[in-house]
Amino acid sequence: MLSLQVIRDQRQEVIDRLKIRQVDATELIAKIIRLDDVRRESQQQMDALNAQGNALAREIGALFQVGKAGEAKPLKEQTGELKIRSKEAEAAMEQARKELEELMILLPNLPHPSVLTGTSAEDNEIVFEEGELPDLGSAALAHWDLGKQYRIIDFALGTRIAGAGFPVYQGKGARLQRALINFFLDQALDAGYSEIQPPYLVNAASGFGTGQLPDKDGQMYHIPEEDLYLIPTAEVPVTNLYRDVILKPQDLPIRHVAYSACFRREAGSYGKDVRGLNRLHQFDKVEIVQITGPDQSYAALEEMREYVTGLLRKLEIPFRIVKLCGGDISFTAAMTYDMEVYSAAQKRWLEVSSVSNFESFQANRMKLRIREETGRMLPAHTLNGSALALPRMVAAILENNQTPEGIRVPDVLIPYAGFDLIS
RNA sequence: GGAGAGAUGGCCGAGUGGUCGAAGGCGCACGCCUGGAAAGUGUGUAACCGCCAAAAGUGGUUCAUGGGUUCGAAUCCCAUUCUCUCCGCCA
Repeated sequence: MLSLQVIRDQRQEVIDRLKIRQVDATELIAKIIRLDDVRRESQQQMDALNAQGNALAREIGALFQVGKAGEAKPLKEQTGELKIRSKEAEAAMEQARKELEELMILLPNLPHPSVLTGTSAEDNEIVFEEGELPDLGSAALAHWDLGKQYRIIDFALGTRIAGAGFPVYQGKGARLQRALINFFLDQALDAGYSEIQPPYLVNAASGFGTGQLPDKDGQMYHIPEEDLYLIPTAEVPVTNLYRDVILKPQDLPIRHVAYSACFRREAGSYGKDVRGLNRLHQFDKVEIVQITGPDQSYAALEEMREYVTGLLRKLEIPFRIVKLCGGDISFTAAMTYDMEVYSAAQKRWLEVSSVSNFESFQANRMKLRIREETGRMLPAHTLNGSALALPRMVAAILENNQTPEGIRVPDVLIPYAGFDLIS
């Protein structure tokens, strides 16, 4: 969430920046400031009453010490009244604080000034494109057909065991998955990321910290008995490693990589978007996460974008980079690049990575801060990106690399897979 | 799952009703000492929310969390969460 201080001090700037998202927050912000005023007023009342009460308690204590308990009686009577009024002020303060909190979490992150105003994916900006789009001719099979033909992905079997959206990878399909995971992890290690194996279930506080809760409540699987959520991405547990943490400048930047399975309910998805591997309830992903100081986060974002670009090049799949417009950027992000690969049989671009800078939006929710040498507290900035999500990458590899002899494994994966052809 | 013990500052640990945001130690910061370092030594060292233009200062809150008793709670009572030990079960 945004900090109250920023909202108060740079009110017009905040309103203007939210217009990039086509959000008019004028009224909401006015309400927020009004509630904050109420909260402060109530607190001042409560503080003054408590101060009086504390002073009286000290006097009474002093009287008891010198054995003049009798003289304490009239003082005691005064404290009752103070206590009641203090409770009232506290209740008013809590009420205002609660309402304030409810409004604060309605405000999305401020888009970076360079983000284009827009309403939907139509307005996104293609900032980079590389690779020849293969023309496979009409005989080309989509990955779901290839998966069946070579017996490497069985969707029907997954449906029987769990349901739609839970494919079973078999034989070389399973080994290709493992090869990709290990390749991605090794690449990240080489680039200076340290590896984390996170829990796959998280509590509500973690879900709130990274912004999945309460806004995207319905997108996560929830286990009511324990009140835990299955992670939709390793971003959630890995970023929350630093919830309620105060970092020192020398700790920065923090760079982590984590493989995890990811679980998403994907309620409301349908049609060609969910065909085959395009959208699943469970999938594998390697995620990179960075925590930086406020002045370094955009340099880190570009570095992460470059890093993911390098992965796509090594896998030899045509790709493009899309900078999301204000209308398409997520609630929590200030700037996002989507990385899309071209899946030649489906003839469509598939998003395999989303690299975002959240600035201090998540950090404010998580109470993640940096204490400078001078003692001053700064908000930390958090970033993350897929590096990469497997299923659509697998779809593109299968489709683009199909030959009459079989599916050619990209060179960089051969040492990991242990074979060079799926036939 | 059953029985018991516990939760205090960055860490260890004292504290069973007032003068306690909290002894002592470690760590850390700055100084002294030193040719330099170690040792020694001195001082300082929580967060959050207010007031103040800001600094200084100052009010309030916080000893797992939430409630209660009391003029006054780290300390007493209740609930919850978590940790540890033993037993059971188990990859």
